[in-house]
Amino acid sequence: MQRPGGRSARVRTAVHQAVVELLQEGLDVSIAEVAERSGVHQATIYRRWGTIAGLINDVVIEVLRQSPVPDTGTLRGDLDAYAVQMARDLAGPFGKLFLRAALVGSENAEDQIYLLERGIQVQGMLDRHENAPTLIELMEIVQAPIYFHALVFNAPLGPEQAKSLVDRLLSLREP
Amino acid sequence: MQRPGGRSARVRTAVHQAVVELLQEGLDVSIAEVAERSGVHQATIYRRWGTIAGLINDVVIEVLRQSPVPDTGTLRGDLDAYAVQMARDLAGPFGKLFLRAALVGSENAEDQIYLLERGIQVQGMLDRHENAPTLIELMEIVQAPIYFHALVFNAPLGPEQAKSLVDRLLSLREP
DNA sequence: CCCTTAACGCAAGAGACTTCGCGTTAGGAT
DNA sequence: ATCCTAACGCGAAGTCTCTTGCGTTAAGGG
Repeated sequence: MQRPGGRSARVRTAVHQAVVELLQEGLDVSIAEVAERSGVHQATIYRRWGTIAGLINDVVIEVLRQSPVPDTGTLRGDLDAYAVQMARDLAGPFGKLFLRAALVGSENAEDQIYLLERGIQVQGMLDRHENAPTLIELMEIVQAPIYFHALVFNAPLGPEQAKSLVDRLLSLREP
Repeated sequence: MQRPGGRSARVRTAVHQAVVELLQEGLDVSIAEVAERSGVHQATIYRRWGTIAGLINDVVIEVLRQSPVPDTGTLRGDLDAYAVQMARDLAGPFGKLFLRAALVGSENAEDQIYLLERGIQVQGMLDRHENAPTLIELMEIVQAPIYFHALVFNAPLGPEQAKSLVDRLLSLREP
């Protein structure tokens, strides 16, 4: 029998908050430090999350869940908002953590669920419009370059550059 | 005065080989284990590479350096070979290590040099042809999706899929 | 309200990681 | 051939990471 409420929930939020603080301050996240800040005992963190990677992954997914899919009314507006928000996320204090999470999460069955949920949401966004690109096209032509710039060049894209990727995507559908 | 030859070189290759073996066997690479297999003392590894991440990064760059840029005679042939080889590399036993190296390397000045060298080589490949795409276009339209599939979907592309990305790239130059 | 037990706190301890000093080996310049 | 010293081997010691057993707290069902 699981007990998600009450004390467990408080522990969870306290630990999450400590992780977010450390990330925003640019410090490296160790279990010892998280335990110190959150007031939660180290052994508890080890038992619930196992490793630092697992903990960070949990936090990142939590953050991403609170980032809704755009709904502006037009296809171009949705795509622009989606691209710009993604570029901004990668430029933020979390930045590479998203990439790291993807790296870890792709090996983890439980975290794959998040990717699936997100994929369904984005597909829903595309389904609201006529003549929309496919989910794969969106990922390959818009999302992949945004990730790539942040990963390899260590320089996230600005809003205008992100929108130019949307231009390229749409130009393939309307030759 | 540096001494790259003789014993130092033997130590280096012995350590590298041990790392490659561990990676191919799917075991996790610890400095203790590498020292065991290579017959090199732990302290030596710590002194030369500092951390496991640094060591793995060094090995990965070494491997990548031995992967020359294609030269088939035609633009399409070069691009196809480049894309297919990259997809194959990501599907191999190293796979995610390349991604991890990119993640670590982009924070490390010394490793940036490799990326720069590689960029120059690829630019040279493009310069051999008329009406070639830019380096940025190649990276955004071909390389980024290949990385993205391996990273997020945990499923590297096959040769045909890699070539279709080249199709997309060339179709943008010849509408 | 009571009972079961999931989840936590605590502390001890095993084990891994990392550093350091010192003696030895051998690269490479003279 | 000789010398200087970079690089390595060795072992000890310190630090950090992670696990484990046990007692305590409180979530949630009856």
